[in-house]
Amino acid sequence: MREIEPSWDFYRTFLTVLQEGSLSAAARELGLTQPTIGRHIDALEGVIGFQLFIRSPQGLIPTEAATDLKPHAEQLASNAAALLRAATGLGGGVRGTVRISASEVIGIEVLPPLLAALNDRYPDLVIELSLSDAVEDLMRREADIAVRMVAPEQDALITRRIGGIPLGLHAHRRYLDKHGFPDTLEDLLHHRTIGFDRESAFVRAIRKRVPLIELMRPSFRADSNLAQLAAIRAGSGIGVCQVALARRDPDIVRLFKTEFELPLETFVVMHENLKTTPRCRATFDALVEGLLAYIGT
Amino acid sequence: MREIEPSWDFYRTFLTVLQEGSLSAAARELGLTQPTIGRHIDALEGVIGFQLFIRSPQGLIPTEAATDLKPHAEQLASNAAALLRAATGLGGGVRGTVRISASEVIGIEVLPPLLAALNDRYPDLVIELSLSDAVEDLMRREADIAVRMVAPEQDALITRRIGGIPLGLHAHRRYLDKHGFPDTLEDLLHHRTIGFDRESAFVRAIRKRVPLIELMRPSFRADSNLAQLAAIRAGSGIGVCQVALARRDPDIVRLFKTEFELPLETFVVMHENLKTTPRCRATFDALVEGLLAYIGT
DNA sequence: TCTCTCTCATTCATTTTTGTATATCAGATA
DNA sequence: TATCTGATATACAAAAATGAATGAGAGAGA
Repeated sequence: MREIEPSWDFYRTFLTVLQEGSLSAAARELGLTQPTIGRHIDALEGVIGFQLFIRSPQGLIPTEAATDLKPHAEQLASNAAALLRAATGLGGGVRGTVRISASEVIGIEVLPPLLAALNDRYPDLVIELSLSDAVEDLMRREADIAVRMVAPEQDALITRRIGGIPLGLHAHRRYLDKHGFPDTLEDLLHHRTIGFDRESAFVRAIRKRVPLIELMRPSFRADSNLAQLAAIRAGSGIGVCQVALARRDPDIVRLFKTEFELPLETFVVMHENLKTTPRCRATFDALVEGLLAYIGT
Repeated sequence: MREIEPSWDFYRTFLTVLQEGSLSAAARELGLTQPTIGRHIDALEGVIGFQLFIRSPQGLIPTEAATDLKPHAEQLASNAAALLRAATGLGGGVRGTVRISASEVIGIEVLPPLLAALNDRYPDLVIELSLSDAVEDLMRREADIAVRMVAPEQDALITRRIGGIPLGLHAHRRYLDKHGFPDTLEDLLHHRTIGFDRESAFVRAIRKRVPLIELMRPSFRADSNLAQLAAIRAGSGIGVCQVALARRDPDIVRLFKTEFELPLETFVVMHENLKTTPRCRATFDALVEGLLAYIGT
């Protein structure tokens, strides 16, 4: 007895409906029509024997079954996208699409010039940049190359250690003019500081290094390092950011240069299977080279 | 501009052709016909702009492009299978299919009674057992649950340490009657021994523990632990196997009980997403319980 | 050499899938 | 209340994919 396997296209339709919330919206997204999408869902429900959505005049409400299957469908979509990227880059030469995952700060402040230079050099190279502080999983093919702040553990990944990007305490001159210069680290307790919203591995690392941080009550909180950087630039208070970025603005002052410096270990990581792919290889090398130069400054 | 994405079914067809080696064979496998399969491949080649196969009267010979894309397609198939497994097990209760990955020895000698009992208890549970000494990747959804001899490193996996399965040196009485009893470990150098064909992490671990092994020239080599066990049972010589398995046969004698004992660390591992799925939960618990009992004997 | 069997390619009828048009329902807004 | 906009469901026609049949080439074996 052979089970009849549903068309893989049904999975794509299913995921799109889940993402868009209605048959009509999914139809627009996929370039199909609403009746077709409806039939796909009907067929899929028929095969798996469960209702996936509750139809309503407002759209389709996913059942528990649908939410259970969602992560699988998402991974399927990631893989399909990765396959297509691999396909477009076939045939020698640096061409096709490469998808890079990086943190927001790195992606916004550091990578753009590097990637622009890369694009100048290889006009047929298309770069997708996925910014998130959540660690995107290279194993799941959500990206081809990642810039990471933690050493990856999987063996199937090839990793190049860049080194520590130095972080320092900074404030805008405008803030310091108004609130004074902290003379000692303890003075920070009476200053406006910029901190994290939630606990994270990165925050714990800072805490461990500088226990004083524990006592500080930040007057501005944001999980986004980018928002923190913006807050420093706007003169909201004293915060932690990359030394090299702060130096770009002559009005930003580094505080406690000797007492506080935290190196942020950085790695460029790529899936092993991609190392022979010209576009990935070129991008990987450019990122390594560019980030090394950035650290050197 | 929106790229036209090929049907995901084309990927399935592509992979099947790659696996089967011909359009006709793939058609039989998929329950379609040869012209259909041919059209799928034509369409896929059209979209990606590369020839995937060289047609010949003997079948289709994959081009480099095709072999480059193969791992992606395989992963896609794994994911689709995982989604389908998840779908069949929906709706509460222990039902549906669960896929277990284990080493050959564990899968053949240890798990069957456990799984039989599990199946007795849950008649609607279907178990797939994938035996390989290569570590199947749970992240790639090639299996739902794995019995492993190395601690996994990914955070997304939930792991239960079972403990060390004791390994010992054994020989069949028939062999010992013929070749005599080794009095010291050094005597092993003059005995027929059973060893590994290739180097592996496991072999290196043994070497480190018992450097003498280094000097031994096995007269029977096999990578398969199962084959080694069979060789011991057949009286081919002295080899390493699980103490508990050897004890089952009263004619197998354990040698150097005090001088040689190697605990084989064992873990049961499952993807975190599956922990709330009844069928996976029940299977996981049964494996943990059963293996703990096995170790206890 | 002939035949048998495997393969892929092509043609045409059939089946299936899809799209168009329309009906219906629910909510927001004038 | 009337209307407009979003949604799903359904009927029927159009388009597309599929299957059946056939042709042709390449080996294997008698």
